[in-house]
Amino acid sequence: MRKLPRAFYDRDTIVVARDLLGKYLVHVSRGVARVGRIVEVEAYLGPHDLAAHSARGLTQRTQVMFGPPGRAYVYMIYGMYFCMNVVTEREGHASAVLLRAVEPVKNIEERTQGPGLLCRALRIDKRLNGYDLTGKNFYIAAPAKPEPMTIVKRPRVGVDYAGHWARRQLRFYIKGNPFVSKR
DNA sequence: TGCACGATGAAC
DNA sequence: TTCATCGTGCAC
Repeated sequence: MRKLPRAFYDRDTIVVARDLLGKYLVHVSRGVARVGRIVEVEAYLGPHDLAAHSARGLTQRTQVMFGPPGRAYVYMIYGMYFCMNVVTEREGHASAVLLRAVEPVKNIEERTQGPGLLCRALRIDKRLNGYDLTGKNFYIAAPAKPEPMTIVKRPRVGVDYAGHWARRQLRFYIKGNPFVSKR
C-alpha cells in the first residue's frame, strides 16, 4: 500500500471522488489499525453546490472545508452519528468528498454500510476534524494491486432540499459491492 | 438566547 | 413512517 499524497486531493472533486473508490481508509486508534476499502462516496462541489455545507459560507463548522486539500472534515449529524469527508481542490474552494461506505478489510467488527456506521466502526469522531490525511495515524492508501471495478453514478442521498443540485448524479459506488449502503 | 432541523440509522 | 438526540445556523 502507498499513502495518497496531497496532490491526489488537489484535483477536480468528481475525479477525486471516483478515484477514491477501491482505496483503503486507515485509522490507527489506541494501537489498533482498522482498515476499510472505500466502496461508496459522494462529491460536494463547493459553495455554489446548494447541497454542500459550504453553501452557507464560512462558519466555524465548515472552516475545514474552506481549508487546504487532503484534510478530514468530520461533523456530527442528527446528534448521534459522525460523517467523514476528505477536502478537495485548492484552499478556499470549499469542496469535499463524503465517504459513505467501506468494505471491512482489517480489525473491523461492526457494520460499515453508511456514513454514520463507517465512522462508528473505524472509531472516527469529531476529534479527527481537520486532521491532515498525509499524516501518520489516519490516512488513505492505494492497494498494491487494484481490483477491476465498474462505477455506478446516482443522485446523492438525503439532499432533496437542494433544488436542481439534488438531481445531479454525484454519488458514486462500486457496482455489485455488497457493502454499498441501501437506499 | 431560543429554536427548527439535518450529507443517519433502526424500529415499527 | 416515526423516533432518538444535539450541534449549527439563523431568527429574534
